[in-house]
Amino acid sequence: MALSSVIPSIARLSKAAEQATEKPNEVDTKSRILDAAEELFMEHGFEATSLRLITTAANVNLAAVNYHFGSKEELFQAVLTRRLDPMNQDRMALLTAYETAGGGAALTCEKIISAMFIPALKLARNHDQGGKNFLRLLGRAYADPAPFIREFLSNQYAEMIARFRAAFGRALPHLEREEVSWRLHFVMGALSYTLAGTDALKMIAQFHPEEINNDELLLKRLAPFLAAGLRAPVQATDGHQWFQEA
Amino acid sequence: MALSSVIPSIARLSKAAEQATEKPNEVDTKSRILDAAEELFMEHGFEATSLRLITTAANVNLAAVNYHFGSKEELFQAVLTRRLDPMNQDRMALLTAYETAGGGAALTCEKIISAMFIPALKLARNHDQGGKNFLRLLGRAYADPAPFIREFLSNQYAEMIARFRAAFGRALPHLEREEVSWRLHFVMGALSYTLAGTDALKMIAQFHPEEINNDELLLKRLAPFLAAGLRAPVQATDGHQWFQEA
DNA sequence: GCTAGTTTCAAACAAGCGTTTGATTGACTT
DNA sequence: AAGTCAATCAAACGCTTGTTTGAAACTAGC
Repeated sequence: MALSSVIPSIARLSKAAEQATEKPNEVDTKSRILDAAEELFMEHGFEATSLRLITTAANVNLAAVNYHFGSKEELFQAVLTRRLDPMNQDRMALLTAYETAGGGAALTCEKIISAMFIPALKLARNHDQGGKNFLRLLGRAYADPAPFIREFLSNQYAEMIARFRAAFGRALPHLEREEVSWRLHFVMGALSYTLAGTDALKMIAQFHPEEINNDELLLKRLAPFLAAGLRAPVQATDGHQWFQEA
Repeated sequence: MALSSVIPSIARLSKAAEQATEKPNEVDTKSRILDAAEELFMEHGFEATSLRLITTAANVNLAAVNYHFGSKEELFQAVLTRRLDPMNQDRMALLTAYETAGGGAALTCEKIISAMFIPALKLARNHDQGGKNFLRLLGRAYADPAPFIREFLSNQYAEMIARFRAAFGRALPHLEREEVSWRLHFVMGALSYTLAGTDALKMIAQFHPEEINNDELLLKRLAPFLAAGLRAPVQATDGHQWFQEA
């Protein structure tokens, strides 16, 4: 399956030029596949979602996936790229905007966190139906050890992570670089777990069944928690201070 | 597949009595299956791991899984239960020990966190080879939306979560119950993401390639972060204070 | 209105899946 | 020594998987 993906059909190559003339009035096959795949991948995961399930839901022929995307793996990457790429672009643009607005002064942790999360929220809200589904799909992909997924995400995130690590480093000058990396890692963990898990949605439904626009509510809980964690005093390097007695 | 699982073979039922007379000198078929399944489920996930792969790695017959466990799903649950049940038991016992040692006084957040994490670390260290693999498997299971996994984990964790939520509530009396639930949720998120992801291992290898016993290092980074987050001041309920401008 | 090229389609492909079967083994009881 | 029963085994079951094929349908350009 991996071999065929690097040898796309001749039709696919010559079709690329034609692709520029889109027809926005009617949703084309490629988009219908992406929409259906996004929802089903989110619901069942990559392995458990069959192409027959996707193509049936999208009302397209089974062969359309391999024709338009080359393989199931490439379809999965296309599903992620479609929304992930603009989101990370937004994140970096927002961070830059904050930095220039501040006139060179170091940003607060809350400000940096908001630059990470606001584009994610915008994504979750704007798109008619795929939004929050996509974030859950993304959270799942984080935890997936499949090599092609990890490599893809690593490439997709590298630039953004580097930018935000530098920003956090400037906001927390008393922390060494390694500590900053760790705390950024924990931030990403709490975020992806919260966005991916079904538990967060259940909790919202439990406490605020009337809330529709619950993403802000979620962020309002999460941001102070993370900002306080980022500003925590560092632990001494050598002593087993508080978890020694088991 | 789900039907056959509730109708185990007659052999399996009558075998239960015989099971008491174990043979610890040689690893039996059931344990070999569990060990191989744990490692392969961790590496490829539930769906992508075939029974043929497991039974080949365990050097047992293909039919042995269905004979001893009933189905692939029941095998997965058995893999989780084998280590998860004792770990959660340990967590609650440790929390009780801390509480009685403190003589009724409210515990600190660090103390409660340590009661959650020390059993996890013990699990990662003690078992010869399966330890850290299992924690990664567990982290994956957290993010899996498969109903049988979510239901299983929910039941497995319900008692422990309730105990720790109560403990955190006592440690943070100024927080309302809902806020405590959220922050416990974030704590679990950062933990499971850190334990499950390959990134944490990569970071340890990058900064401390000589470290073998790297679990303490990880906890020493994570615990101050989480404790500070738990103690963070609450956000005002109504105002969009810091993330309004996008 | 024919032709060239893109897209769709039904059908089939080989391979792998979880599970079941029925025979065989081997250790124990009576 | 015969009988019992848990355990193992090779083989097959029916089914689904991702992918490929070649013809049909469609959409332009000349």
